[in-house]
Amino acid sequence: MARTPLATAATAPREGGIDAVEEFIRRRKKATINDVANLARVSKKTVSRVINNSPSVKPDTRDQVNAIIARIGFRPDPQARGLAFRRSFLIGLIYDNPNAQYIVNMQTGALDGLRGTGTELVVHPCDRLSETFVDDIREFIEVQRLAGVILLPPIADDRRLLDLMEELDIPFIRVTARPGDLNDPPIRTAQIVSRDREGCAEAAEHLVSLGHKRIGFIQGNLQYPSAHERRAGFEEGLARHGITIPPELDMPGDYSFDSGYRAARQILSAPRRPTAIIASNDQMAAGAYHAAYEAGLKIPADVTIVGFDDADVATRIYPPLTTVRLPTRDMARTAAESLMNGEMTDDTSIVFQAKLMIRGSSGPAPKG
Amino acid sequence: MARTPLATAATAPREGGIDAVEEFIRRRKKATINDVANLARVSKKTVSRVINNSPSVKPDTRDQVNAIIARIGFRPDPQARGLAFRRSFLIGLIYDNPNAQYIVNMQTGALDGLRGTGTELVVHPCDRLSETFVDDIREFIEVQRLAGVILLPPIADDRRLLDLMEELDIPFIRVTARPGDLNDPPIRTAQIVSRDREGCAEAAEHLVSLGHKRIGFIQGNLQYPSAHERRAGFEEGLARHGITIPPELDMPGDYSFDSGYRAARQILSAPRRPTAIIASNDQMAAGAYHAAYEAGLKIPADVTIVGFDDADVATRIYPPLTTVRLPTRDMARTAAESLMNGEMTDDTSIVFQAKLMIRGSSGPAPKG
DNA sequence: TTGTAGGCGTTATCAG
DNA sequence: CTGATAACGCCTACAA
Repeated sequence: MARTPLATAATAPREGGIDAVEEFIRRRKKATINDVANLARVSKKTVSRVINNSPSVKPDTRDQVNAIIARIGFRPDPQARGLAFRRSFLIGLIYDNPNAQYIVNMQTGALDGLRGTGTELVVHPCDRLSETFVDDIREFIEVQRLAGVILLPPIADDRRLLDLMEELDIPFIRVTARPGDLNDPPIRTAQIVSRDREGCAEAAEHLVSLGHKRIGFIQGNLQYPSAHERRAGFEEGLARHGITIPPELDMPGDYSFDSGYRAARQILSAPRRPTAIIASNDQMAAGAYHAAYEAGLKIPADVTIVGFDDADVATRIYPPLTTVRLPTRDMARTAAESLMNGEMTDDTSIVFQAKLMIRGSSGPAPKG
Repeated sequence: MARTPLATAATAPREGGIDAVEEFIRRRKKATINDVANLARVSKKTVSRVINNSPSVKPDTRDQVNAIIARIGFRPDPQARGLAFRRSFLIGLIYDNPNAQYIVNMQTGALDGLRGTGTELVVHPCDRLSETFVDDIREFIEVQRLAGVILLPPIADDRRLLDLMEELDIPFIRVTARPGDLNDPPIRTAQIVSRDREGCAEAAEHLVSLGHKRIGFIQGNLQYPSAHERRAGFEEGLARHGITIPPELDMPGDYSFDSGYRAARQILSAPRRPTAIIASNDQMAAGAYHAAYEAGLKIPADVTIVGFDDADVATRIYPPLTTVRLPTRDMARTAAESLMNGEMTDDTSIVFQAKLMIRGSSGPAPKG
């Protein structure tokens, strides 16, 4: 069965050879696997094997097929492949998060990780308070036959979704601030974990090192695991130096600008005003700025403010905000990559460090 | 051929009837068009007709088929449909825009417009300066066989892309600040147009009404059509009252925070300081805030600042920024809807008004 | 108005 | 290592 594959003159109904290839290119039609097979004088199954990197293809054959593929610019149709594979080449990015900057970073990172894989990213915002929350997502995943899913906080910690993923038996990865082993019952899934807690502890120690002793605190939305982690981190950092947050300076918040503004107003009107305020995210820190300015206070001369996220606003407000940065884009890229590699198991847990960004909003505690 | 479709006992190889339906549901298998056909005792073609709203189906038949579809929860597979239709059920959102808030708004709006259509949104950021810019997008569209494309500014005005769309003969819609009829040569495509110009004129008149006569200007990135539109608008508004921008207060910028900061520093250190600064977007306005604060100036007591976009930062910086709002989300929703309706032609041009948001950063011009 | 045969572009099965 | 044949789930063309 020796053949001279790129020679002319085909006896079989198949065409092939250089002439045929050139002729095909001239036609400028979208190539299919059949075209490749005919031109390379092999069966479509062999071409398929080459596409899918099947080991059982003779190197020679593989090279010849690849040559034709490159020459005529063949790209397999994801829809047809998907139909045969019973799954699409789409990854779903599912989130219920109002932070635009965060979402775009995550998207960009995920796309970084998907580049070159032939898999596309489908965005899917949702509403965890909706009655149809779980059903909507189920339909999305089932109908689209997603290849995988990335779950962002806070819904990445939603039991209902985790159960759904299990039921649907779909590859997925969670992005969360809560280490799985702290859960009750423990959640065991592939996850991208950020060390919010350690970052916050560092920020707290930064304040202490500046001489702050009386510190106000604005809590995040307690429905987000991150809010608990961050609080724990701040408290740990302070506790190392024997400092605790006075109850009258400990305010609830929900991660929104407004809640930060209201909380800071309260804090700043306390009988003994603190020299610093910790906000559990940058939005609330921005709200605290407004409250401070309205009260005629200077930042950081009169009051130091720190936030968390290193969101866009952190460097837009004046003075630039001291905050804690999470490598969101890297986290998302890693999430997408591990999803693609299929190298994640139930206890794959990749951890990312947070980083303290010291800027103009934090200064020495005023005397007195 | 009269049948009692929901009765028991099928003579043909086909099964059907209530029992069969219940039996099927019990199996909890993903339904296909074949299942529906068997259960409804019609051919798959008839089911297909029902799915695609073909008029040539007897109402009775349609109802019966729909009943089965609802009962067993059949949802057609987009991949199979796509393969047969030779196009996917995906819309591409293509952009090269660093403004996270803007992108998320557009996405959300587009998804609003896509809801219920069975079409998903695939995000596709790109780099218009890359060598492979056009080819990348071509491949994206061709390989995915997109059902349509939404082009955001500034690439919505890129000739190369418009030519590509024409070549690929794909439904698309542009979002732009530049009315098509102002182009040279005129671009004739379906488009969503925002009236940046009128909004800016209104903002300019607002400044004049506050008594400002000496006004600094920070220009946007001239590669964006919007930068030209906005400048023209501001100038028009001022010109109506005989005011022009002094050349020494007319600064270049590129829509970035830093460029706004630099420009404002220059403007504020001019021999005769202006009483107001117009920035072509909010990012640059935020930069101007920093410059003003560093110079020890108060906003708006010493200097009034206005921006454009009503971005997130506008209400985060202190004091809240007077700016011009574009209904981005609505624009995107409309874009997606018209793409779906197929009701857009080369001269469909839907126009959205901008709206002046007066906030704390603009006040009366100081005396003297 | 409805059904039959065949195809969309790819992979699975199983034989060689 | 390779190939013929039959899926995958839906739609088009044509026929009835």
